[in-house]
Amino acid sequence: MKDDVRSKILDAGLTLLSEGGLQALSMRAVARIAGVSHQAPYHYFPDRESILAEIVKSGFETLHQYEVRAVEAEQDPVKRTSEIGCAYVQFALDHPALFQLMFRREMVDLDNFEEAHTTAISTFELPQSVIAAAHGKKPEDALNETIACWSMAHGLATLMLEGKMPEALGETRKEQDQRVREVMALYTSRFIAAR
Amino acid sequence: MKDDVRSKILDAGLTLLSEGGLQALSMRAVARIAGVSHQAPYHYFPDRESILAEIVKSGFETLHQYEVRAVEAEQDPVKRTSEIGCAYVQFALDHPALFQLMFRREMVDLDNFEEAHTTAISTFELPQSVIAAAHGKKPEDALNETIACWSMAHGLATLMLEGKMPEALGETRKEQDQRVREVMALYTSRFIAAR
DNA sequence: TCAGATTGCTTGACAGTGTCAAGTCGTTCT
DNA sequence: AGAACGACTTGACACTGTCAAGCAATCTGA
Repeated sequence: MKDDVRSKILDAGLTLLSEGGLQALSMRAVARIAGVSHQAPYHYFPDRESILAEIVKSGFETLHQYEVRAVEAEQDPVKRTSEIGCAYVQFALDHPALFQLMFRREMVDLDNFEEAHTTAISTFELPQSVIAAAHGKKPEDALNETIACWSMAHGLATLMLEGKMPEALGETRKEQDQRVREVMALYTSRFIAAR
Repeated sequence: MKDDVRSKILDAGLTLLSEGGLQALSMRAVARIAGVSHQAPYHYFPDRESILAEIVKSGFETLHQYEVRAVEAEQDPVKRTSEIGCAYVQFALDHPALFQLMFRREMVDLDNFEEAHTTAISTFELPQSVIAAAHGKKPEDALNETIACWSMAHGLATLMLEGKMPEALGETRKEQDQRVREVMALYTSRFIAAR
C-alpha cells in the first residue's frame, strides 16, 4: 500500500479519540500508535491541524450518514425534523470526542480546509431542507428556523457530553434517547399547536 | 493585603482568558503575569483545576447577573423566557473564553468543586422558574421545557463562538443580538400559537 | 551504467507545558 | 537562641508540537 502509513496515522487518530478522548489525541501518541517516528506524520501533512482536519472531515461524513438515515426512516416533515435532531444528538453520544473536535475552532479552523468545510456545510443543508419543508417554506427562507432547531440539538448534545445535564435526563442510553426525543418534540410541537 | 498574590493569580487568569482566549491560559503564563514564580500559584491552590474552578465560579456569578437583569427588565413570562435566553447568549459573546472554560469538563470537572457547582446550579434554577411560569407549570414539572430552551440558547452561543454559524447571522454585534432574539422567539412562539 | 535527485522516513534539538521535590528567606512562637 | 512555619523560588522531569538535519532506498536521465 502506498498510503499505508498515511491511513495508519488517521486510524490512530480516530482510535485515540474514541479510547482516550480529546486530550489523548497528541501527534506523538498518534505516531506511536501508528508505529512510526514522531515526525513521520509531518511527512504526509504540513502540520497538526491538517491531520485533524482530515479526521474532522470523516466525522462530518459520518454525521451526514446519521442524518440521511433519520430522514429515510420518516416521511412526515414534522416527524423528520425531530428525528434528524435526535440523529444529531445520537451521533454526538456515539462519538463524543470526535464531535468535540469537529466543533472546536482552536483545534481545526475549517476556513483553512476547503474540503472539510464543504463536507461540514452538507451536514447543514439536509436539516435545512427538512425543517423548511416542515414549515412549508423554501430552504433559503427558513434560516432562522434551521438555526433554532440546529442550536437546540447542538446545545443538547454539547451539554450532555460535558456532563452539564441534570442526572434526571436518564441513566441508560435508551432512557437518554427517549428524553432527547421528548425535548426535540418540544420544538416541533409548535407545528402541531399551529395546525 | 494578605491574599494579594492569590487574587493577582485569579486576575491574571481572567486577563489571559479575555485577551488571548482559552489557549493562552497556561499556569506558567498566569504566574508570569501575576509577577511570581511558576510555582507560586500552587502555594494557594492544590492544582491547576482548582484555580480554573475559582475562575469558573466567578463566571457563573456573572452569568447569573445577566439572567437577573433580563428577568427584571420584563414582566411577561413568555417575553422573559426569550429575554433570559438572549442574556445567556450575550454573556457568551461578551466573555467567549470564560464561557468555554465554564462548560468544558476536561478543564474543570464541577463534580470536584462543590462551591462552583452550587453557583452553576443557581444559574439553571432562575431560567427554570421563568420557563415554568411561561408554561403555567411548577418548576419541577417543566424540566423538559427548561432543557429545550437552555439547549437552544447554549447551542446558539456555542455555535456562534466557534464560528460555525452562517455569515448571514449578522456582522455587527447589534445585528447579531437581533438575530438571536428572532431565533429565541421561535421557541416562545409556540405559546403564542397555543393561545 | 551511474551520478543526482526525490521519496519516505528517522534522529536530534528546542521552547513550551503541568507538576513533583527541594531549597531559601523572613517572621513568629517557645 | 533556636525551632517552626509561611510564602514563596529554583530546579528537574516527562510530555508536547515543530524546526532542522540526516540517511537509506528508489527513481530519473544522460
